[in-house]
Amino acid sequence: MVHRRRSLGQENRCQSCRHRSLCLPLALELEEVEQFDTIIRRRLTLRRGEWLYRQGSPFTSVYAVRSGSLKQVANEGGSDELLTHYYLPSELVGLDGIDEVIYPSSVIALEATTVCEIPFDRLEFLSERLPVLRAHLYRIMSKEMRKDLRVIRMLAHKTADQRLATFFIGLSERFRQLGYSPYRFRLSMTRAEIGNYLGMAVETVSRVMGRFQQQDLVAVHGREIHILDMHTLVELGGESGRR
Amino acid sequence: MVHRRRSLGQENRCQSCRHRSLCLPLALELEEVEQFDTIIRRRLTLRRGEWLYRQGSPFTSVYAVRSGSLKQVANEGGSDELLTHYYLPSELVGLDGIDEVIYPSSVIALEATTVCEIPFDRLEFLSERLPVLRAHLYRIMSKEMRKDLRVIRMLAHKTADQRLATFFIGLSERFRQLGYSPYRFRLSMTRAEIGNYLGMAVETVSRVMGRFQQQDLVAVHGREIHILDMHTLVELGGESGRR
DNA sequence: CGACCTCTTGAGACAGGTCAATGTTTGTGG
DNA sequence: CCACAAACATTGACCTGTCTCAAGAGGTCG
Repeated sequence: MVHRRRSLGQENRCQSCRHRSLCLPLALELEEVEQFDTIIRRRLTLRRGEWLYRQGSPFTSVYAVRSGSLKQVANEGGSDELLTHYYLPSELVGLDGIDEVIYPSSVIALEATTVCEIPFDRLEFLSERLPVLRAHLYRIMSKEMRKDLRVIRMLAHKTADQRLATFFIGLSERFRQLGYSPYRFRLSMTRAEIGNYLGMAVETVSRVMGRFQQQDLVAVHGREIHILDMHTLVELGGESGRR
Repeated sequence: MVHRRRSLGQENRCQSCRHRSLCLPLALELEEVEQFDTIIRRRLTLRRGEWLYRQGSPFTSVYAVRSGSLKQVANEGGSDELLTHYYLPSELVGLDGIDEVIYPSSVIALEATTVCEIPFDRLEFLSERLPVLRAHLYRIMSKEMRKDLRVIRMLAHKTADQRLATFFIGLSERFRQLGYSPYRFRLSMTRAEIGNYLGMAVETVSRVMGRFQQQDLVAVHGREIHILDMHTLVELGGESGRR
């Protein structure tokens, strides 16, 4: 459970990162990307189950996911962990800690994962001189808020089937943007984690998946997902829900 | 349904606004507040049911609520409106539109309401020169994200009773911060709107309220809420929920 | 190869949704 | 300022989607 440092070799720099066009420095000129690269403190490698940071620890940095995936969890009261987010490559982790001295939730790797640590004070400082970067930061946060609102609408108004459909479509879309197949992918999370995230019991997740298979919407083998009928799935997920 | 302009008299300026200490210019020096005041395009007065802006219209400004209250709704598919947010005085509306050219949802006044329109390009420009303002903008967005996550956890894991308790506590807390009584307040929204927001049927809202009254947690007269037992209510809202 | 997660499947219970009927506010125009 | 319509709120009876509990089948990793 210890972070391991990596030297910042050539191959690790933003300039040659495969996700550069989706990540923070997306809109920067080459020279600016180099500036941006210098403010990155280090690349971290996490193994499955390792913490990126813990709820309550001091906020210092945001993190860009380079490979792998993570989950964000909060422990409210004495209860079990409540799962609020999954992070995939190119996504920015930790933005919700800015306005307090601490991270409001924990982030844990779901598999072997690498992230780039970006100290927020340096990012802030650089953003003063690079309007494009600043604008992009605003945009990222704004987009994050919109995504949250979609989740809120989903949880407040959709049935179990619609939730799972929405979940698959969301993942599919993110994989597509990353340049992976939107039709075949591997879940890095357990059924229980999916259920936690979607507000349903593990058993329900399992049953709905079964139903989807019977209807030939998807083929599921363990954690391998193969989307067979994207159209119907999208329709299902977009339906107006209860009432 | 038409916006009405108001001249910017002395009494309308940020310097003398009662919510200044909670609003955007909170951390600014007096001189800076004056600068901030000049970028505000106008104060708008809305009547109950009037739109501040509509889903899909071009994003130009964010708005600070001065008095009254608003709801944020989205129309997904052919369905009814889905309610994702309530806004009270000093809160900032429209931040989720930054990264697209359009507002992703509509905002409608729940009662007579006044707001300050702040063109985002000017805000951005000013934030370049006032680091304190910039930092505060980041903080506001970060806080917004955290609030959304709390709502997500609530919807995914809490029972109807816990949701309503959480809702009351949230409102109460916001009124307290505004300097109003946290124990007595008036709901500007209908039961149906509450239900829409909390993901439950109107009838359930009504029944749970009835239950709360029987347990002497609150006294309800129409839209007047009187919180009698804050402690138990907080306990209820914080409980770990289902499973 | 065995212990421990993880996933699936079944049966029964229950929270909350739906439908329906009635009472209560609110707002508007005479 | 009152009267009346329309919107809003409550209450009851019933129904259904999802949770719970339980048992067993795969997987996976030391």
